[in-house]
Amino acid sequence: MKKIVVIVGPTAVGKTALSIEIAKRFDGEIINGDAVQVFQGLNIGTAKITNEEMAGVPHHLIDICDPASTYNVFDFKKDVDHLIEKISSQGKLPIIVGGTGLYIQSVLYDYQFPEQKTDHALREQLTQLTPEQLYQQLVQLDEAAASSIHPNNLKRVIRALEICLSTGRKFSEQSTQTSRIEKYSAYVIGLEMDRETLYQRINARVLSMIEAGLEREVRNLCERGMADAQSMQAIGYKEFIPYFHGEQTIDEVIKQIQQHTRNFAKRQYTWFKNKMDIEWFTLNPDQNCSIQFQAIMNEIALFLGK
RNA sequence: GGAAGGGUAGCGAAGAGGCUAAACGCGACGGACUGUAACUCCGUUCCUUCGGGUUCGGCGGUUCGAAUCCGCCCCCUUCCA
Repeated sequence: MKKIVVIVGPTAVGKTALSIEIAKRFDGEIINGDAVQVFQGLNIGTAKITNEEMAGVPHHLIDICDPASTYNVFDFKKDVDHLIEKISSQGKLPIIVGGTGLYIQSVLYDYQFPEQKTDHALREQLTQLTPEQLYQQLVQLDEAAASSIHPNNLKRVIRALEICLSTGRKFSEQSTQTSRIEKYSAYVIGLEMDRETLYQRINARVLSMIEAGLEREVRNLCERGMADAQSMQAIGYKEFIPYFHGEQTIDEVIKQIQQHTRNFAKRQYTWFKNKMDIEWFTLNPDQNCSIQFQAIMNEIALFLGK
């Protein structure tokens, strides 16, 4: 089994800094594991790594999509599998770094996706129905899926129906097909931090994003007609829309971005703590980062047998 | 000094004699997650040894029964001096 290193954790804990140190020390290449950083032009708001910060370490899956286009787990899983193959074959260490639970999970546990793409015509039909009707239909077609999806979770109900209707197979079969066995020999590092401290860091980071010109970045994308694009639903972007329409003040926008980021960090913890097998390391921002990283480095060395 | 309005759970805010440990919103916490996932959705949220206990600025009073009615006091906001 190919060995890979994975770094996960909530937004703003400091994954990027660690990833660079690991890549340099173990001759690795970094694969972005973050759903929004794949888009070009979304830089400040996604806290995307800069060229200088990369320090010569090769980075993949960053800026690979036009902000008007779409990207999803299916694409990610396929791309990462190829990249791991490629990087490993060059004798280098693949390092996945990011905070998108589903994406990383799909790679580690080798999710099997049907080739079926989003069927817009079918979705159009489905949205004509009431949520109750949709759920009832799902109960008829796939009881197992219906029982695991809450009736109020319209998005999931529709997707499950879409799969059932267009493939003729049950949506719930998808998960039973998944091997549940890890595809790679992965050392998964989870970075965590005292909740209160993390929230303060998030608040401060949003403020510095504003200072760095986040508003200009978002306005630019909007002027290019991206307002309704998938990329613009990211935290730090969508919040500007009402402000641009004159319905909110910039202070309200900032507060919202901070709030949404904090809520997001908590959801990330929920995923990582409950769905993945992770080696957790607690970071103390008051202490020297390199020293704290040292313990992690030692573990990786053991894992790699170096 | 005078007049009016107001003080309800972490915050905002309903409730105007019993159906109220107190709607709703926010926050916080916990959880779910297989093609928009930085999405979407769910649960808990006065204390409790789960029997119960203590609440609606404070202290008294009316009543079978008070967050709701009465009196006094404290604090806040606006207006007049």
